[in-house]
Amino acid sequence: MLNRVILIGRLTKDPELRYTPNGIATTTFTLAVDRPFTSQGGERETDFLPIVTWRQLAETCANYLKKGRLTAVEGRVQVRNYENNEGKRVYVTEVVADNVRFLESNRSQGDPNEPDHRPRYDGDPFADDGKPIDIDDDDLPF
Amino acid sequence: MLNRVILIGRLTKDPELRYTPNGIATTTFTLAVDRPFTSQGGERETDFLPIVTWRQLAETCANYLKKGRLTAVEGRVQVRNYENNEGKRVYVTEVVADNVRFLESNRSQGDPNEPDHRPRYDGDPFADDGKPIDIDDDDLPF
Amino acid sequence: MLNRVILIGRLTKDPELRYTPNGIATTTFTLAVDRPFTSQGGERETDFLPIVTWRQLAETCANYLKKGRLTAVEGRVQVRNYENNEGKRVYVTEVVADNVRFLESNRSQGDPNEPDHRPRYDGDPFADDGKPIDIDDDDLPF
Amino acid sequence: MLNRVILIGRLTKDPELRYTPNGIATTTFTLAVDRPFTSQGGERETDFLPIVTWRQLAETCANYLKKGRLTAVEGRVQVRNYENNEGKRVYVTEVVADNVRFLESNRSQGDPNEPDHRPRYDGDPFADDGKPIDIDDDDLPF
DNA sequence: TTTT
DNA sequence: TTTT
Repeated sequence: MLNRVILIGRLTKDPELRYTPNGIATTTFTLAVDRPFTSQGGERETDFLPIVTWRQLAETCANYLKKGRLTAVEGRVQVRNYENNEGKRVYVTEVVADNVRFLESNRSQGDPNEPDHRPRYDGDPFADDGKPIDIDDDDLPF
Repeated sequence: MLNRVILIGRLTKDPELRYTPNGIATTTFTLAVDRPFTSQGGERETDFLPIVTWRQLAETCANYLKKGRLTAVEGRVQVRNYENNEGKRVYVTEVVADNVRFLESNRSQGDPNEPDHRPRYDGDPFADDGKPIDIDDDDLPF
Repeated sequence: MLNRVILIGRLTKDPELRYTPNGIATTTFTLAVDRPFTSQGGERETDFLPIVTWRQLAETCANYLKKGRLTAVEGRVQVRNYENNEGKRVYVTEVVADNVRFLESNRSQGDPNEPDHRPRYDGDPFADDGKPIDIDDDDLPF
Repeated sequence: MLNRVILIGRLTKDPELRYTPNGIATTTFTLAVDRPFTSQGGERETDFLPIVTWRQLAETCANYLKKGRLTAVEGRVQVRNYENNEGKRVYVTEVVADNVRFLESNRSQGDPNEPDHRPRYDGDPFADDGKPIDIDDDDLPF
């Protein structure tokens, strides 16, 4: 009915850009999000959250995100499941981003938050120019 | 750094209340969240998201939530991991709620959104009266 | 850079549908959002928040929302300003919704959260089919 | 019922720290939040949103925020009203923050997102150590 | 398997 | 000016 996540954290690695069999761009990366520090001794705790982006936004993320960069991600939590090669059903939880803000950009490369470079707000990341399309789980490149 | 989720959906079952070895209440349930309908034929798609609540909020959820009830949940996405009995590391993603709104309450039982019944806003669900405590993964009742 | 609001509350009145000079639909209403009850004696406190919707979403809201209905609104906070008839600059804060969920629908009228009736996710409410357009403040019907 | 805002933007000025008659710290500042760029020619549009913080969080904000700093704010939208000196009722919309993240900190001053410096998550900003108190509108220092 |  |  309603499903919205907002995260701020840092990339654990450079993002990975792939294409589905039908040529749709998709970029994935992991965001390290530190939990609020709980005074007590103890080490800092961190959640490592897998992020998926599609299409235009995927291209921009692939171009402008780098390992370590502070990044804001807006999207929805999704639980995908597939059968693995041992015939067991595996459940994967990930954040499908529809908005990504580059909080530490490399000015010398142009500002990714500016026009042309700016991630188009995709609305439904599964929709193309308003015409929703099907991304079949078998089409996924990962 | 920042980690916030807001969900609206329906309980797939009655919630389950348990206690940690040190007596802290925790209630878990699954929220079925329909994805926005993508016109095309196709069946309605739904994400099934595991929710965890603690303490006072856990008690209230156990008392007032029932299978099928429309419910709003606010919290953070957490990735917990543990070693299973085959010595394999298992990753579990769940939403730790710090605010739950009962959108369909049973008026005859009192309004859970009202004082006394109302879920106290717990801030950090791992903190007790401001004094943060450690919830050890081995302490978890699930 | 990032601006997201999520509200759940009740309409104080029936929504109002108007059209801009260039024929774009816009529906406005006020959402009464109760603050969390602060035990102490005292009366319940409530924020009354003006909501604006555009285009397809405006039409759906006008058709399905009614005074008193429990409703979820997702959007951004906007500060608009104009010169009033005494030549004084007036600042208006409102929530521009891009997603509205009908939490109490009138089943006999069809489910507004279902296809055809469902509020299209508009992305940028000022964008038309991906082609962003200008809504001039002078064009506003209110 | 539910009221949550998340903003990322920059301070238009240094923050202002004041105290209520009963000695409670409150810091206010304005956050400039750029709207997503709408390709067309046109100038960049920006919302200027007034932010209010209380207590411990107010002290931390006063110490660590400076004009121009990129900052994330989490809280709720509030509409306050008072009678001005001409006996007219004035409505003020502001964001009451309960979480502030310093996205550009001055490392040489210590990291405000770290323990001791870190803004305690206040839960209800009107509650003191769990004991909710009344902040009377007449008590406000602004 | 992880970031500052 | 307000909703349950």
